[in-house]
Amino acid sequence: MINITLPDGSVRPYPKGTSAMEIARSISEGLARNVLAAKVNGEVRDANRPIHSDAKLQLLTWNDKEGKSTFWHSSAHLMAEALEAIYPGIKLGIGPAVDNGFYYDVDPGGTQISSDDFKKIEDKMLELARQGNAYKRQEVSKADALKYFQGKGDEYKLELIDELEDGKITFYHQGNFTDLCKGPHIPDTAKIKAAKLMAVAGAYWRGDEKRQQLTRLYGITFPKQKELTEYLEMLEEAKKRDHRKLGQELELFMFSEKVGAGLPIWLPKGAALRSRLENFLKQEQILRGYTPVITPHIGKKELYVTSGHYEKYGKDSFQPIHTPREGEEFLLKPMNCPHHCEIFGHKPRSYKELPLRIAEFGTVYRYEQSGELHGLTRVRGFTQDDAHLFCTPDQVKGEFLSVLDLTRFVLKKLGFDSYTAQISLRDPNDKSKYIGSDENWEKAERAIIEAVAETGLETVTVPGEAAFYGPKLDFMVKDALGRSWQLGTIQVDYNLPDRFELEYIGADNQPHRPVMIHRAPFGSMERFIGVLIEHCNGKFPLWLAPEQYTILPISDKFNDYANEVQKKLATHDIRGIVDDRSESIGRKIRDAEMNKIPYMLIVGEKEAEVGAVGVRKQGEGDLGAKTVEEFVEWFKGLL
RNA sequence: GCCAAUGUAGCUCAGCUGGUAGAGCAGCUGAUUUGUAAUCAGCUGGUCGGGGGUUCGAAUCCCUCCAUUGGCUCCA
Repeated sequence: MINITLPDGSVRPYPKGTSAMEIARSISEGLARNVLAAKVNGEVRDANRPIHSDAKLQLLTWNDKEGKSTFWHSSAHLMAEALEAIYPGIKLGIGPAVDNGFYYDVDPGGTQISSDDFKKIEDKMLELARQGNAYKRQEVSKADALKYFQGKGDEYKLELIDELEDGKITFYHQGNFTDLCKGPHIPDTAKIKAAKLMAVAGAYWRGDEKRQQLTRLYGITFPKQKELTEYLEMLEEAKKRDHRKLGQELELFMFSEKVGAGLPIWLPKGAALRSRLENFLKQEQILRGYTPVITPHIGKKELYVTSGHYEKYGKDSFQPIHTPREGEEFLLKPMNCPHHCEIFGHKPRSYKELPLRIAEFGTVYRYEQSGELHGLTRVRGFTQDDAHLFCTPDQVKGEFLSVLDLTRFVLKKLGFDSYTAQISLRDPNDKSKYIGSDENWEKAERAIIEAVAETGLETVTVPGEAAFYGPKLDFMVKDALGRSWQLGTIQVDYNLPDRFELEYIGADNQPHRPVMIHRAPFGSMERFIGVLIEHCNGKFPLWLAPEQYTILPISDKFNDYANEVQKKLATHDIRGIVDDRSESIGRKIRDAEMNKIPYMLIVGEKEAEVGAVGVRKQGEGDLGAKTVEEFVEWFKGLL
């Protein structure tokens, strides 16, 4: 007998070799029906695999993250089976579960798969699912595995098997389908009741753009049709929050083919929003000891040769600007740091000046690949809320911590409470992508890791995500559709000070090299606002809203009174306009609601007589009348 | 940059297998003067993304460029 410990702590004896599914059945038939996989001593496995020794067991269902991912991984196999049925000879790459469903990378040979084909693939999947075929695990030798896929002529699988260790290779079968797979899988295909292909895309084999491009098919499945319907509805809702759509509807920003792709143009309301955000941070930075500076949008090519940007990005950037003077070349600045290094170096510096914190909302230009452009979140011209802190080595930790505090303060103020803090380190396998000595890198990485550890901030560490001159702490936030974007960033840099030969005179009267911290709490105004729009669904915090209210006169007769009220509010720094169109009040309300104006102030005979406004809150409705004075008082309390 | 798709009036979209464009909203004009999510009527508005080609004839078919969308790769 073996002892099985369940999540509630209870221990039950079972015969040796009992499967998780059998255990589930012994608890309840209903539970067994819902079991998708099992976590045995922390390892996710097929529910029907026998358990041979004492174990901690957790039965996984649709409600568990691992249950879902097992379900989707099995669905990827089901899709592959359907694809083999429809496209004989199709070759298969890999087919994992992802956050929202699964994909399979396939090579359909000469034929093309487009979204027009989705329906028939979905139908085939459901047809196969209804057969209720069991997912069967089989251990195979490397030789047999190779033989099987040689017979199929699938070079992708052969490459994968080639890298596997003999004795640790498993196949999974369901119906007529066999795949190289370490599993685990759900018990059988009948659990898959709803299937939808979401997208088709090109994807490089093994993520390498120099290799074959496969066709990636994204899909999602559910144990109930209703859940698929709900999921699709949720996606529709999310699309309504898309900042590109809201930006157009609310007239925040635009793009113009004539101006150029990826070059956002801020319309009056967007500009108002943005400058309010900028002022908020500028003010905060003054309190925290930053000094504003201003630098030009271009700089001589030599500046970027010195910084290393030219070598790293020169050929993929906007190309140099030439002048009437032979050989003279300027670059649009891709970063502000080289200019700021020049500011540090323009006069002898004393240790007494450090830390020197210079800040600039600096607009930079990067020639992003055309396929990368995306609304405001990936653009070719954008403004960083940039600052560079030059400090002594023993000030690094303190400065880093204060920047971290500022960044978290900013995110909190804007209502971002779910973000991922990512420590982005150098790729240990390819140091050629980076400048500077190992020693400098180690110091910089250690500084970040230690400082972060001190704050207890929860982080994930990702090697290979560092900037070419230094490691970073990045703040990642998701957009409405779940895509992750880097907003704020803090970077510790021992390398640029070297390249610019920056020095300060220490207390010992000797020259020393400063350490530089690059930081941008918003990241870029464009991306931050893009994500902010989605985050608040266009309903900005009152202090940021381009228009905080609109006054809606019941009829033209009350326009004069409305204008009076507007003037009074303006003297209290409460901003808004009068909707003096000859429209019905219903119409004016509707338009203001659609424009997501936080407050509608309705004025008619009743209000004009007593100096009041009827207050209506966007999305909520009538709040009743207040005198203008009462409204001002009340409104200020909301800020 | 790569794969796939899309591009028709300011916006959202219709226009079947080729026979030289249509709706709603917006805009303009007029009427209406409205009490909490669209008042009514009339009118204007498009070299069908740009260029090239096939054809008697192209929004529709082909090529190419541009832009956009979803991924991949990239992201200082």
